[in-house]
Amino acid sequence: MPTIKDIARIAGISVTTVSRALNHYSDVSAKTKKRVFDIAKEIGYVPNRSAQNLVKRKNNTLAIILSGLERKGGKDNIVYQLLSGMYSYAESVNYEVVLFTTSSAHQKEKTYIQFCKEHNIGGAVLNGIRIDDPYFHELVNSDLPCVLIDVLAEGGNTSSVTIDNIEAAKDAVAYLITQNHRTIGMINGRKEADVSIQRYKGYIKALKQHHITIDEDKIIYADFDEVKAYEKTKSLLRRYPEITALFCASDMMAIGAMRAIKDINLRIPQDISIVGFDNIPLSEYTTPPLTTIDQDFYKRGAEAAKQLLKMIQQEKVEKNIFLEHKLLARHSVHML
Amino acid sequence: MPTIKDIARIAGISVTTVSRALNHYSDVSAKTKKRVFDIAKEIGYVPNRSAQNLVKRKNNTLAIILSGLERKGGKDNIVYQLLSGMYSYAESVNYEVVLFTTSSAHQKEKTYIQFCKEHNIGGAVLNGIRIDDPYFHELVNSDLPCVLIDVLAEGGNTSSVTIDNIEAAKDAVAYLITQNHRTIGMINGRKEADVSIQRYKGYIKALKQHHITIDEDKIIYADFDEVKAYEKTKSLLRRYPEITALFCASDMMAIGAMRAIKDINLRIPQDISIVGFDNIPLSEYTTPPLTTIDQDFYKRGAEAAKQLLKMIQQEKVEKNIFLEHKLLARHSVHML
DNA sequence: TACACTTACCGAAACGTTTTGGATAATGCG
DNA sequence: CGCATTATCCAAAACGTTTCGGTAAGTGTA
Repeated sequence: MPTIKDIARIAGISVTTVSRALNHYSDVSAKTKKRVFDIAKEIGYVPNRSAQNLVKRKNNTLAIILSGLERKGGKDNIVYQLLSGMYSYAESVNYEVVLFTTSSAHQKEKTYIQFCKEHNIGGAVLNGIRIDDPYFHELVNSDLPCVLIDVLAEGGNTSSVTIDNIEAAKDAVAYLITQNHRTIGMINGRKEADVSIQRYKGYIKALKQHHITIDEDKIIYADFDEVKAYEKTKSLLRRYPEITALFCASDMMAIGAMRAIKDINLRIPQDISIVGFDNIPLSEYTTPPLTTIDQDFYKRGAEAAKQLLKMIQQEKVEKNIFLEHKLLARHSVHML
Repeated sequence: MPTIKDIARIAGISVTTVSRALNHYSDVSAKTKKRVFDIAKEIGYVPNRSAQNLVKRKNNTLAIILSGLERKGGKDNIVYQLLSGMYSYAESVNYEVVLFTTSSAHQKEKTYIQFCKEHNIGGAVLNGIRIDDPYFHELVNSDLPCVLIDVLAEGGNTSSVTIDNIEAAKDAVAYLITQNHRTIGMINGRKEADVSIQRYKGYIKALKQHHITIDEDKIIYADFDEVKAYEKTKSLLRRYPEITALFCASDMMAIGAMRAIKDINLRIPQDISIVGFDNIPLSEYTTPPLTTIDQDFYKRGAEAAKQLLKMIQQEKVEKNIFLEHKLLARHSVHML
């Protein structure tokens, strides 16, 4: 592999000058500069990133730390879109993205910080990390810039990009109420998850605003899991046949719920109306197409990368960025 | 950031010994070794990957070069699954994965080889690369180990992991024939794509085996695109109302076709039977659920990584690995 | 006791860059 | 002409690690 030394030797100049030529410094004549580039091209010179990073003590690399890159995890496409958005922004500013998963971290007993420092990484975007993960706190409390997806930023050098989950959930439930539903169950995610808490609040808020009594028993937690949602919905609907509508904290759970509804011989939306959350690609193809809360994960990823870059460059940033959401009325809700 | 020098200083030993202790060499006493690790932990030492890579002249990194990581590209989940499988294998053998996209390559005028060499990458997995991409040939003809997804390997230091696309397509079409279909259209992908060619061959083969006359006009090319498939299917079915079944070279196109069928007021499967290809998550949720050819992209990714690693370690490998496929009969095919 | 081994350690070079702090020669200006 | 300025270039140090080729002390053996 040719190096700048080779170029220097061939051109009969110093490595300093070669380096400066390659980096477009102004103190090298146009002639030598051209010479250097010609030789570089001819001998197939490619800069060695490791050497560059070593001396520059930085990397132009962003990390994305994901809770799951698992076999069956990608059905909702969220991680993909996040990644895609993040990647596209990073690329536009000449940064690279490297992945790290929580599972591999714990398996190798390597904390997120260790990973980032080892790779000289400028900052990290975190998605789907459990707030009871000790590595998570270590990272967030460090000085490394972090941007969190979907959980509000607290201390440290962190910020977040989310949507207003309370408002979004409220919109969803309010919509059901305008369609004259009064007995609305909720399929929530994990009790500990930030988004679950927010969406719960939104659900409550909507009911309160319309003076509907709240029944905590009609709220179930299905771990954002399709199969669990299927099972728990079945028993929920059996227990409370008066329920006419369901608000689900994720589309995947909504899909599980839809199957449950059909399996106990109820019709969607005539017997049970249902609204999801996320607007994943799948939601458009269910029968009937799912009414849901649209949020743009691609944009979220891009925005997170943008935010992270600002933080790395020590610019002032808002602590929490809220992106838009909107209710997407398809055909899974029926007016009573 | 603490370095091994700091450890050496604190422990009162040489950096050589620290390095050798950290790397579990046998010529350092148990006592000093423990000392080194204790100090490392205490001062929060993290090895600098750039420095390591520089001196070791390698990286423990695999590249995956993708044609698309685009906003709307991920609907079929294939890239995600590939990535996920590849990542999981790489992780298990302590390798890392870095992404590179063809679009960013061309935009930055940086060839795939350049990218790989710059990053000291051991080898690359390529997915969805067009065979008329000049960078592709440059890479494949280089000495860098490459494994291709879905296109047979030719010269150079390359191998491939695919399924037997001819056989798979034949299975799909033969299945339609056993259900007494005799006028079967085909929605194929891109004319130039290797898989399209193979699947075309399989389609022909099945028809010939059952002595059905072939009508090239009933084969259309929709670029693996849902919308194009929608439009082209519409006109195909209008032109040839005698068609009773469609074989699609991808599920995404099948989904577009299904919408077209419904939009011209035909029923699936009673009027038109349809079989797809890929078994993407979506295919399970369409109405009716899509009969398709199942292939395991997660496994494909893992297998590709495995293969690549062998090549990097100079082990002998088979040129082309064929993974299993199977016909998944759901409900989009009707017996005549 | 003399010798060969083994064990535990170390100095210095190397990896390929960038950067610092000049040096040298040419040019402009009064 | 002398001085300051500018345009080019360069030597050497630095980044953090691994590795090569040792050395010195301790151990076992004849």
